Amino acid sequence: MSSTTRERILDAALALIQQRGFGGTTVTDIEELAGLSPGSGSFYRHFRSKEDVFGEVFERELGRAQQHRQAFERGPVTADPREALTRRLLQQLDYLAQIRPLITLLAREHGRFPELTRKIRGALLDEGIAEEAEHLTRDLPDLPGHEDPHALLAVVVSALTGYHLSREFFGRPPADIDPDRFTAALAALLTTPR
Amino acid sequence: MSSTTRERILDAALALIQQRGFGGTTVTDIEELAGLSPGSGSFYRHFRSKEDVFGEVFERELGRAQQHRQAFERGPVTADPREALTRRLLQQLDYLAQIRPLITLLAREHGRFPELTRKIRGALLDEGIAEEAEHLTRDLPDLPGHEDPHALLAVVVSALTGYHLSREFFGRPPADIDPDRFTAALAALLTTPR
DNA sequence: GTCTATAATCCGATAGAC
DNA sequence: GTCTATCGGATTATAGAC
Repeated sequence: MSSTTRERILDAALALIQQRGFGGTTVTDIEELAGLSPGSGSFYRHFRSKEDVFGEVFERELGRAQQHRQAFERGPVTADPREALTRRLLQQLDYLAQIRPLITLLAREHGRFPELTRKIRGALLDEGIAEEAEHLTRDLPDLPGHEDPHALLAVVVSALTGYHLSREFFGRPPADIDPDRFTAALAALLTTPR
Repeated sequence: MSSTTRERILDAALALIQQRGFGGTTVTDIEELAGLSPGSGSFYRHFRSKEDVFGEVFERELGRAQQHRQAFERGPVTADPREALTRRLLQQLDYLAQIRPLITLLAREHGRFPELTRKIRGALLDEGIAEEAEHLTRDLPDLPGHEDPHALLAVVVSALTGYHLSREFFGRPPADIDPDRFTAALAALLTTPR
């Protein structure tokens, strides 16, 4: 193990909270998974309390999510707008997969830690959607005449997150459609001339 | 209180598990919220264990969800297919709101109770989607020539669930689009002739 | 920084009076 | 069927040796 004990504790806490929730995870469990003697209290040389480590786990995942977001790169420009859009949608699904821990924390603990909800909402819903609107209008400069482009964006975002969460919660996507088929169908819906 | 103690315990357990998770809920908390003396153990005159009451809470919500599903009624037939579809999509969002407790239980505890995942998946994803496919093809008999109707169905289902879960987790929908605008945009996307 | 040991509290569950 | 009382074990957190 080249990682520090502190990092191993954070890793262990994340894994256990994702699986059992904050209330179902004990400090002893965390110590054991981090390679410390269970029940020894060595945990407390690194964190003040169980709530403290949850806060730091959450901040670390939020930081990672923002790094992933910045790592977004635009693919090579393609003549076919539908192909460009499909690629962009697949990238979005990849991004959701990358920030899976953060989404899981939100799904599990948003009732208990309201500030968590607020921060993730700011990072994902607000910034994320604004940025995505920019990308989509760039990928679809001649976006077919929809009366309500903002609502259309909400549809796209909802479809992607719903698809991701179905896989997350159920272990498989709706109607067992794989990501390629899913994004192709969504892109076709958005780009078919009318 | 006209309800039985058993029912009040089930109500209390549901509320607390939704908020704090199974691991974060104590029998004493349940007793207190159910109007029993906290820590008295009166809980155990009605349920054998904490896990037992979770199982019964879950079964009750599953039964309620199936009742809600059966209560689905088709609106009056309308000449305008887009209007019929919009109404249908709004009904779907209502349905998701009605089964909110079940979805919350799934989001919180699917890692800890795998059988829960299996049962909800059967009831919602499998039966629900098959039934929904039927409705959609009825509402859209001349569904514009999509190469992949199954994938299109997945897009619609994902959009609805994603919209619902965004409201559930964040407290508001993506881009602050209200249900009427959302369903109108989705219906327009699906019915615009091309 | 990790360990053993332990204090103080909390929790799931039971016994028995009423 | 609810209460008081409590058992045994788990849990959070600390003290102190190494």
